[in-house]
Amino acid sequence: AGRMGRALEVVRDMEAHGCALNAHTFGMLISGFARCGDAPRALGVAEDMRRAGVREDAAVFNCLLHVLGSSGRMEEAMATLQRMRLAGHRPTPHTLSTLVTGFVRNGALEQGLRLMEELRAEGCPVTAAVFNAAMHGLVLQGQMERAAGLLEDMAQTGVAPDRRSFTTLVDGYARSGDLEGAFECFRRMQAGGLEADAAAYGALLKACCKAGRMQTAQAVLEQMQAAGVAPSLHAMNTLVDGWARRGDMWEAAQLVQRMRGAGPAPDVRTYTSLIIACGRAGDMQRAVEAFEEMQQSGVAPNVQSYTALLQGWAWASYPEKALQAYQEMRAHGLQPD
RNA sequence: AGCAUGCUAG
Repeated sequence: AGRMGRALEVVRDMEAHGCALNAHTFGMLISGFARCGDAPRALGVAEDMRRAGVREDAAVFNCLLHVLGSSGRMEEAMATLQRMRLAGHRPTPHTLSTLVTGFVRNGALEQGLRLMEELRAEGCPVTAAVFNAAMHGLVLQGQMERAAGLLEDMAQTGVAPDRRSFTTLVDGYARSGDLEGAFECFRRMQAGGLEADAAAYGALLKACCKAGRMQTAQAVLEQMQAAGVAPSLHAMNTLVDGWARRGDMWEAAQLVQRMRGAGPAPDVRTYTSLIIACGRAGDMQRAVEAFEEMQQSGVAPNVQSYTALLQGWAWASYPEKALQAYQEMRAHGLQPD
């Protein structure tokens, strides 16, 4: 994020020394801004590029599609796809997965799926990533049958599913509370010779937590470590939150202690889940301790953590304490959403 | 490869 300014300096330096900027260079800048969520500047760089008389290549077009899709501008994205074709570039798998994801994020999954079929029919190469984007969209809609159908489709068309394909589906089963389905899918991934990474384990942990099977979740954590996969912050947060939702403040606190000792270091989400756990257990004393521990370890509270504290107090029938938490939040310049 | 797809809190 903070490095984009430096990147721009380097590019200005290049220009000053008479280096011609090419599509490659502009592409790096555009995707850099895109990743910071700075669409206006990403598009600004694209404009500079055109003014400099540099032609967009396929990767630059794909970056533009990403920027447009991330800012809800799918009509412009489709117009850009047309421009891309007119410039003589066939859509690539990056193009397609980017557009499908754009449609998914903008609540137009079916349009994305239609586009995928159209481009497939015209011979656009389709990779696992394209299917993954589509499966993710279906998973978000709870359409597991169709998502699983796409996995079959991959097999039939000779596209090998990758780890993300399976992780996406495991997450889908997790969301639908289907622990059996999640495990079966996870094992299918392993049977296919794909090694689970932290995200794959994370999705499986989510399935356990969602199903309320916390002992199973702990066992999965141990399997993950035995397999040499370092528990990610993501995965640990899933577990802490799983205990929190069960109202088991003690187990949640235990995990957080372990994280403080052996890592990964707890972050604001970890502590927020712990605060919720304490609140649900009716122990506001511990909730406040958790909140203070967070601050003492240099983790800045955000709106979510204050809200968790506030709700705990409200739930415990201490409106004046809730109000105090609210005022403290405002004093820190945070606005409730 | 300068570009795309998966798991976490109120």
